[in-house]
Amino acid sequence: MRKAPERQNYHHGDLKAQILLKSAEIIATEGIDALSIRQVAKSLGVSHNAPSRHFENRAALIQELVLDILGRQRQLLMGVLELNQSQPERTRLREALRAYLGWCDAHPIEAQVMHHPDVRKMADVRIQEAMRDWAHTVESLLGHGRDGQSAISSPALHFFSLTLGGGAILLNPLLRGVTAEADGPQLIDRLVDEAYP
Amino acid sequence: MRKAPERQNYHHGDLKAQILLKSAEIIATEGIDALSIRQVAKSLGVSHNAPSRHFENRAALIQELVLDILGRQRQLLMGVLELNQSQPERTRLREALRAYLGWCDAHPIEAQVMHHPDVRKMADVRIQEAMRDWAHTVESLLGHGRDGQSAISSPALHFFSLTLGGGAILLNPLLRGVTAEADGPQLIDRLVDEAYP
DNA sequence: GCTCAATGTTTTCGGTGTCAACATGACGGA
DNA sequence: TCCGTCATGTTGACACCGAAAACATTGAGC
Repeated sequence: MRKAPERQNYHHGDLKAQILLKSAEIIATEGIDALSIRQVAKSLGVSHNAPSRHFENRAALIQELVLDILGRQRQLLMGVLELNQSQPERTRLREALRAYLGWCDAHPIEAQVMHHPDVRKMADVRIQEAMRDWAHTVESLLGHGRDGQSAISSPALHFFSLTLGGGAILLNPLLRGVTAEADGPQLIDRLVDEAYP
Repeated sequence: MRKAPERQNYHHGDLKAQILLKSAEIIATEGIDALSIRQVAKSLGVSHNAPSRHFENRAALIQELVLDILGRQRQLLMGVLELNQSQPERTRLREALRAYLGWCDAHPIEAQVMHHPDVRKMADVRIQEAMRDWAHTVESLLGHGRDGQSAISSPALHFFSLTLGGGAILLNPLLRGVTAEADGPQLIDRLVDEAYP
């Protein structure tokens, strides 16, 4: 009664990982709106309801993807931090901004997933922690070790705004059109130069 | 055969406007994801397919709402521009930023609708023009009259990033949590003070 | 008065998420 | 070894949605 004859087990054994992989692939090629649990299931040769054993919701699935993206993004930031450790603060921030925007330009779809409405509503602790980690990494860029209090510093807040706003411009064709800047890297250069000259 | 006996006409006569109104209401109370054409139609006592005569798509409906929001937002910006015409540039930018963020804080849902994924993909000329108008208004804030060329100036780009990024922080509970700033206006103050001290 | 375009209705189709009931396989204790 | 239990996958059903086609009603202009 098996659909895929080459599958040796009734129990797939690896379904959760494969779902995540396939979901990322679909999102990357067709955008997040095209992601449907049923389609993922079908393309994995599995019944339409199998994923429900691993992800309660469509939102839960997206959440898992976001966690992964957040992790990799933070790793990127940490790399920049390490690389420019001996540089002055302005340079560190400049490079961090450039790195973030470069990442947005290189992985536009993943970047958009992070700001998807479904993600906004997710109150999952892990996501909140990931965000907080991200913020603390930025604080490190600024030389402030995290000082017990959880409130973020004003310079970090400023950096956040620039970063997120720049990303928004970069990722939104409508806004891109306004800047009349065809080339991503060119737009990034202008943003970075203006922010941290 | 009429559903609503108090409706005098077979032709509703005002359906398009009512759809827009009801849609805005639903979005404001339940969020944009809860907006479905069928629900709007039902709550207006009209067949589920009636709206299709006025809006080709769900996206087209949202687009119309966005156009309205964009218009009002630009009006707000123009007001600030007028009010602070004699002020120095820094003050003008400062107040514009404050106005935008204040608006986001006061109308979070409308602000979020503007950055909805469905909107991003819309290539409608009117939306692009509205965005461009918005940008030109910002240029006015900076004292640059629009100088023929359509490319935006770097300072305006910087202002855009700050604005959009600040809005993103303000509107995203996840990011808000990171700032540990419970109060909207307080967060706005910090952002504005740091950006244009 | 007739015709026609605009507008609303009904019906139908494919797609989606979610739930409940059931099947199968793995694993561990008696 | 056998049996029970749990995790995992399957099947079927339901309600909702957007979209399209065919049909009904209304009003306006000739």
